[in-house]
Amino acid sequence: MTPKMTTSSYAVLALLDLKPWTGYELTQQAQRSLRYAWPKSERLLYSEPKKLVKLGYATTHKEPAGNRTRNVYEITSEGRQALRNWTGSRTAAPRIEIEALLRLLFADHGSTEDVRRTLDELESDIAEHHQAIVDLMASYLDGGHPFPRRAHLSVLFATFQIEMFKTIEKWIEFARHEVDDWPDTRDLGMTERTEELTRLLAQDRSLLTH
Amino acid sequence: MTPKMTTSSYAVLALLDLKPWTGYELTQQAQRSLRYAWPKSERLLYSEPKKLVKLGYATTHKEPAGNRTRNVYEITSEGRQALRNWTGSRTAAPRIEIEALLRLLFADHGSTEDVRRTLDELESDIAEHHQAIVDLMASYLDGGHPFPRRAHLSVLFATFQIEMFKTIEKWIEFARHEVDDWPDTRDLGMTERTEELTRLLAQDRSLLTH
DNA sequence: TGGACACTACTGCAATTTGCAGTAGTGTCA
DNA sequence: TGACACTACTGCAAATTGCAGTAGTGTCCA
Repeated sequence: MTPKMTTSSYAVLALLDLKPWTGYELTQQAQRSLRYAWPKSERLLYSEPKKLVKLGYATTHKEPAGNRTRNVYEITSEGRQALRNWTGSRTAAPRIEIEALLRLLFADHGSTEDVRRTLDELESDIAEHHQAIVDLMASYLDGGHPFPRRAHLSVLFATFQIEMFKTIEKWIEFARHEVDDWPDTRDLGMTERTEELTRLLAQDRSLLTH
Repeated sequence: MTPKMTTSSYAVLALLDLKPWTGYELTQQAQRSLRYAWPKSERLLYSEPKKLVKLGYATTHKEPAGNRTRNVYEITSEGRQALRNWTGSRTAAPRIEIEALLRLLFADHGSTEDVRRTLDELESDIAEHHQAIVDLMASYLDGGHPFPRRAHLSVLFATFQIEMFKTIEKWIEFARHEVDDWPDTRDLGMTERTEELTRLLAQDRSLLTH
């Protein structure tokens, strides 16, 4: 049985198209650069290139590195062909997992203090990612883009992340102000304020613009 | 071995705290209301309540429905206690999977036409979700909120979704305009435009505001 | 100079989660 | 009355994660 190409397989294959990498480099690079679009575990990222070799889309050889060896992977022309055919399939819908939102939705089992803590945790997770992307862009200006021919793609990609993070940060501020007006997390019900917000949302109006 | 409570288990338990549901209702409800914060497969959502029963957090009984039976689940007081203790653990970082972005990042294997198609697909996925949330808010105004005591939480949650979708839609427009200026997907390199955008991003400036 | 500790460079295995097929009853429209 | 969508699940294989384990390397500090 030949293995099946998943989206993750194509992600790794696309990285291999840039240059040959060792398994370790591949996991590091994939986690750094793809984390916000296609987050995958280190374990999987180690397995994918092996699958590519089985499919004939990559070759592998051991390279000495001191007293041990590293696996180096390189794309084949069949691999490049497979990449070109990737566009054939329909793009999967976005999938967004935010535990903080889930906790917020069921915040009536805890205190307003719990809600504020959840918002703080979300904020610090987002801040970390946000800063990482801004720093990355800054490093491109100083040190140059690692693959300058692909700079136009990286920039479009980074724009998405930055705008996303800014929106989430603005929402966190908004949520904090709302929670400040709650006497408790429970049984607040359909207050005038809630009804007003519902009305605005039903009209598809933005609530974050001041 | 007692099973382990995952975030998904708490999500289902929180739903059970609202009212008793059948397994089928639970999967439908969870997929409808939690899809954008905690998307889980129907299969898993059928398994979770069984786990809750094993843990003593829910009870189950079969209810006749014509010529077949349905499993009805109900939360126990131990279940309610477990929910209150949920806040003890750290909230996991957001995890955002957008295949369209991955394809965009490696768009140099295809044509600008492929990029535009990917953007169209993303746009239609987002539009569908966006519309669903706006409609839901509108239905709350007409038909009333199914759990009015929790309306303040739903509204905060919905605000997040709407702002997120609006941001993505704006970015799609932005990306389309950028792609219009590309002669090809490949080897565009560090043009003046790309450098300008990189500079703005490194300063953490928004590129979507006109 | 040697011990702690972080980083490189992976593999194995159990547990979680998904996807998909299959089974079977129900409601509705033509 | 047959097709087809919806209700209401279960079983199983495959994808993915998490974690522990193994082992060499580099660096800092005492």
